[in-house]
Amino acid sequence: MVTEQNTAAKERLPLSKERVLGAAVELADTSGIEAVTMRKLAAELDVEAMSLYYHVANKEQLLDGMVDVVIGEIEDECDGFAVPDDVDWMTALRKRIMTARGVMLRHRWAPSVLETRTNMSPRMVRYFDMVLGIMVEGGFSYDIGHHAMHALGSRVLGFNQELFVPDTQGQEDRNDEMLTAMADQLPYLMGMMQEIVHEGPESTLGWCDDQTEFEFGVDLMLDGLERLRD
Amino acid sequence: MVTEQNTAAKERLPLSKERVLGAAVELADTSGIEAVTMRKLAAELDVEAMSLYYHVANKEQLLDGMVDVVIGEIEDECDGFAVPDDVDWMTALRKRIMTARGVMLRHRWAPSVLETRTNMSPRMVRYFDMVLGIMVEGGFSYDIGHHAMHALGSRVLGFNQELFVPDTQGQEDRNDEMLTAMADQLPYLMGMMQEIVHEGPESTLGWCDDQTEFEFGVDLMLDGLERLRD
DNA sequence: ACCTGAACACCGTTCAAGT
DNA sequence: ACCTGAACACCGTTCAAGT
Repeated sequence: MVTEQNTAAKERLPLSKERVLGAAVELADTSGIEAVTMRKLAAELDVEAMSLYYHVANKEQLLDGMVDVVIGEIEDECDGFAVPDDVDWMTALRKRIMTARGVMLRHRWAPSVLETRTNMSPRMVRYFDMVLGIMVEGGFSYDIGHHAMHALGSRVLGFNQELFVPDTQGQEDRNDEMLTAMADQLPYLMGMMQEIVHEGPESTLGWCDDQTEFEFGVDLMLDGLERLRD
Repeated sequence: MVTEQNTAAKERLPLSKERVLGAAVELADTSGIEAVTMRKLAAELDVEAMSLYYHVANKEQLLDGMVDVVIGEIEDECDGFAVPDDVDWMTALRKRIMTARGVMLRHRWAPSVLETRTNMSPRMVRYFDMVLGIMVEGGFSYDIGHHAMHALGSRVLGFNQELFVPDTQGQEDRNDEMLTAMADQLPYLMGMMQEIVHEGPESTLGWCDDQTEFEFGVDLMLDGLERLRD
């Protein structure tokens, strides 16, 4: 069973669209999306930047492919995009959403890239078809189902583009400084902080638990939709 | 009353942070955010690119300033960020949200830039303080008010980052092509299109009325929140 | 069929220098 | 105090050329 691939091991297995996309996803995961330039990605693959253009038309298409890889992971974890018929619509949809969220948390760059796409991949369209299917089979009219998908927005894909998530500690500190300086002009935010913060010296935004807030928003929508069913 | 400024008219009134930001907003409005480069912005102001760095530290700070200008417009149209005491919380909040939306529609680049900010301006913090204030004075606990702001997300600022808004007709056509090719794999989307589309030969995504969808989502959240009050 | 070298047009930004 | 010229490091991308 000693195959050519085994002996050749490291020796330049040829590039392919799949390898390019896989390397791009990995690079984004480990070094952030801003590290995904054609040059750096090529270097990661031990190849010249221009070689990539043989496998992807341009950078936009590279990004398209990267999000498709992510959607593929969701499909895998859902065991395909079939509409389940053994549970009520809300549990079914909630489960898909949380599965998608798990995948997005592994690829923190994906939400922002997704939002810049102008066309969806076939795989993604099938995801949306499934979501709509869950609702329609659950008793919703096409009309409400349609509104519902717009209302859920990015939440059906497991993320909620939070405004102002400070990624650096420096930013958080500067925000804290500003808040205390403006304290008298911010009566309600100050009141909220005093009432809610109690578990020690966490930073201003530290007490927002992502998962809790996400689920609160999803449930608010799902409960609201339930009341519009039939 | 013929002042020096009048006579000098066009003649190189000196740059200032305000002029730089104003020109940047105008450039983004008319030519899109991708046209806002330091070089092109400078050209618009009849100046060299490097002169801009005397008034803004770098491009990030320029973008910060641009969104602050937009928030300033919201503040103007709201007649300040005071918490009204003459109407119920829902009408008050809904009114602010729709005002913000009107401003965002004039500056279509603003949502995407807003989402990339890592720190908020004082003016923006005051906007959020007002939103929270409306809810707290309306009978919400700080805890629910806090969840509510996360749940509303970008909607409090009048926009809803729609996934996949195709901006070019070419993209829409390509999407249509793909949809018809995949028709058998998309039973629910096809069913929806047949039931909903009836007003002529509009494109696949043409029947989504932005304003209707936005209001549906806002009302779904506000109604849901009302049931959590007290 | 697959990869590359050299080059182009365009970024943001620094720094020393001009008035 | 305000503006600039020249330069640097970095992009995405084209095109003709190599194997």
